[in-house]
Amino acid sequence: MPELPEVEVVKRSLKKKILNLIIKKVNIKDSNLRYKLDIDEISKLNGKKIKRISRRSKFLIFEFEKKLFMLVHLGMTGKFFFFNDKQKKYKTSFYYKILNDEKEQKHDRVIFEFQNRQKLIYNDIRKFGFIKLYSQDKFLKNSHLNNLGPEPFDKKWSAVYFKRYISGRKRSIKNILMDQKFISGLGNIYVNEILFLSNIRPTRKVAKLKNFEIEKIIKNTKQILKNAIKLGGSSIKDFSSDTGKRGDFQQNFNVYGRKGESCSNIDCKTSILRTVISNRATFFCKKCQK
DNA sequence: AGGCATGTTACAGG
DNA sequence: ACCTGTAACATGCC
Repeated sequence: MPELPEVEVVKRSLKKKILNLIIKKVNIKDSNLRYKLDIDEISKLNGKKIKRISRRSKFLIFEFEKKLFMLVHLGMTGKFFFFNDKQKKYKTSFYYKILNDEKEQKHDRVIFEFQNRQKLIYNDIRKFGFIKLYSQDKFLKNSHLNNLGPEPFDKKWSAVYFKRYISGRKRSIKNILMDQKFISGLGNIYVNEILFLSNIRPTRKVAKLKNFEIEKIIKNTKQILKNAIKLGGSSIKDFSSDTGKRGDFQQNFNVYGRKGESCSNIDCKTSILRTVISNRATFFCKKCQK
């Protein structure tokens, strides 16, 4: 589910709700996330205040007092629920699937209780997500963040960087845009969308890209992500108490999931094709994407 | 019943 | 050592 824009919106929501709150205790309902959670390790959070919340690529970084860091990745289905002091539940407005409360609760994995009786729950159906704790020196050396390519909004994400990186490589443009070492934060959905807007077929080899196409990809990357954050930001702003519907900022895709539907470009009625690249569903218009 | 799912990474082979 | 592609992880839905 979550690519960079969704994680950014979750980060903003979390900041509004839990910054400066102090952990009372952490209740692990299921320690078998992507990496095994250690109860002694995580109880180091007890009594500590959350000083900062930030994002790098699709990772969330919580900084606690005493230079304790918590790194969270949502995997495919990770999400947070916030409960206020009257135990009213707030959700972020995008979900993998809408479940009833009972089914949903089954996937609550970790419960962070705060001293003011508020709560934060980490819920994850497929358990591809993880929560890891680090001291400051270990955090600075951790392999998750140290091997990431530039953020899409960073100046480093430029045509010069792009051309240098692809030189001598034989991969397809879709494959390389999915590679977090090349550009961090993109996932399958947004890569499909970026290539559609750039009129480039996902199978195209990077060596065959023209300069203007490289520029177009960079520009569209920034624009699509920015727009997605804006839509997410305006539809959530906060954790919403909305119980049912999916976040609408993940609804309006041009190609993703639209196999067999007609191309959304004006005057093009061509049927969207689906294929597989790098083990991932790939959608494109064979007329508009060359 | 079998295939599919928005992510990451360990591993194999070149 | 580098480069690339594949499959596995856990769970639920269609």
